[in-house]
Amino acid sequence: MVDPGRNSTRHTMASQFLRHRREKLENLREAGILAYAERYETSHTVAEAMKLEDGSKARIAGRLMAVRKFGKLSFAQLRDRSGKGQISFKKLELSDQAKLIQSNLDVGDFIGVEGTMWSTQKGEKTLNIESIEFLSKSMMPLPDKFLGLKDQEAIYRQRYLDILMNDGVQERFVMRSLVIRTIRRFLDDHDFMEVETPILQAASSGAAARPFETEHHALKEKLYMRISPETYLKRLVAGGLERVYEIGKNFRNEGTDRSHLQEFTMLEWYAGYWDYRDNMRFIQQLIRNVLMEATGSMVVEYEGQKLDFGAEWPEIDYRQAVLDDTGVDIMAHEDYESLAADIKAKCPEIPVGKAKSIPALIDLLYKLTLRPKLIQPCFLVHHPTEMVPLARRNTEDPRVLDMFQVVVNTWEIVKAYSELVDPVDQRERMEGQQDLRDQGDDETMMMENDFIECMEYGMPPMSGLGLGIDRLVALMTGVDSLRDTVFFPNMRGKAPAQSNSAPTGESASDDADE
RNA sequence: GGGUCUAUAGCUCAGCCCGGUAGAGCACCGGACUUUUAAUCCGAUGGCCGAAGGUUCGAAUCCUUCUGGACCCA
Repeated sequence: MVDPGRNSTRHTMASQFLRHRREKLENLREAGILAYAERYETSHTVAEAMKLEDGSKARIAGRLMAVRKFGKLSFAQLRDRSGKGQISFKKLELSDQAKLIQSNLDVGDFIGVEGTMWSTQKGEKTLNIESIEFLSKSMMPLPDKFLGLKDQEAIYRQRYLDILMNDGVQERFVMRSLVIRTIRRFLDDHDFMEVETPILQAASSGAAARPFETEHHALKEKLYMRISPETYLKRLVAGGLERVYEIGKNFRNEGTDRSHLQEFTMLEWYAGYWDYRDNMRFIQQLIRNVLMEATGSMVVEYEGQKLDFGAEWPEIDYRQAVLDDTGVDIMAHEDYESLAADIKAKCPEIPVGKAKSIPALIDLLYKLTLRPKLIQPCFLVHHPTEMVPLARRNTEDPRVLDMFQVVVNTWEIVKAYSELVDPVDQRERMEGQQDLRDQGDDETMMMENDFIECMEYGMPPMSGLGLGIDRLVALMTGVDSLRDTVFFPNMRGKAPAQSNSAPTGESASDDADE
């Protein structure tokens, strides 16, 4: 849709910036200087250079973040991945070409510089420029250097500006990367093998959640984006790999709030011959290891609370804790109506009608009563059998599962259990899921005959575990929304109306993708 | 799905209650300045006030709808 009034916007500020910067580009071109260079060889990062003795030579490259001019002497700030550092231009010592480059520089441009370190009167290490190369031109002004970027929408949609301008953002994402790297190293050191399994699946299972649906055009088949890699990882254990893990995206088609992402990163592993008790010990070691490696402490401060991962993690029995908390014995009821009536009587504030099946009802009760009280790291154990169709029943009490969750700050960051490997039981439990779906529960697992067939060939006893990376990172970095732990959280609709005329001449026709 | 808040210059914000046609700081442009660091000083430029309708002589301001975003509730 072409706006006939578009031409009148030629005089907006944005185009004024563009005009000035195009002129500078032209000035550079006339002097035979490439505005977009091929490469630049550095001798140091900015941070390294700023530690050198006065008189040392250095070549550094980065983005110009601020300029302070004093006629014949100018200071500027250069930023690279290692940090920011000061450089100086002494006009009387510069070549004609260097002067020309300097006079056509804007904040936001990329340059490579070579010079000698010195210290200012205030003692700040500074690289005095002897030669300069223009590396890349910026056509739009950066956000306010002091106030940064505050607009929440811009922070998510233009994350590059957030990382560049706002304090602590780069550090937060570095922390995320470090957490993942530490996890990989820990698992690799314990003889686990990293694997990849399908994201596009014919049936959706492994968790209680609604999947995203998609379609394979050539095969004319409906496919689902995985909600969990669980059944595929178990097939690999059946194949003899015994210890496998995967770190990857899962997709769940649910509402967005501060503690849910539709697209989130999950760690899952499976270990043959382990049970859930083995996993309880192992995950505790792993999380403590990650905390020590990434933060140097086992205590995490989150919204004013100290969460102590170094202390003992108490074991909380699911049924008993809900009973103590609400007076409702979730296992004393045979049918939905009876349980619903009991909950209604004892906890009138629970919107019972929202849950359409027994497990959904139990889950709702737990989420609204017990879970908000679980702050310090703990193991929640022995969930009722109906809750997870893929978990092994407890041998002494088959009404509960050999299962645990790690709950911290009311967030379930880990879920794990001894796996069900009995194909007869597995088939019955998956059929049970179909019944729940018929009752209107849309967060159920689908029948996977391939998976049951695999189980019929035989699976060793095993235990698997899932850990929500985004939640762990949120706790460790003190952010209150999972959207702050991923670079590009899912946003609705088209890109914001930015500058009217894109400097590169790109059309608006590239907004169809997501 | 329901409620509250929000959208004004490239960025950060005022103006809105009580309608009279747009303001500041930073950035940008011109000038001065060899130790600055949110540099400073002087001067100039810059807005279809998220979109569409309505009320009015007149709308950034009041009303309706829509779109994006944030938070709370289910």
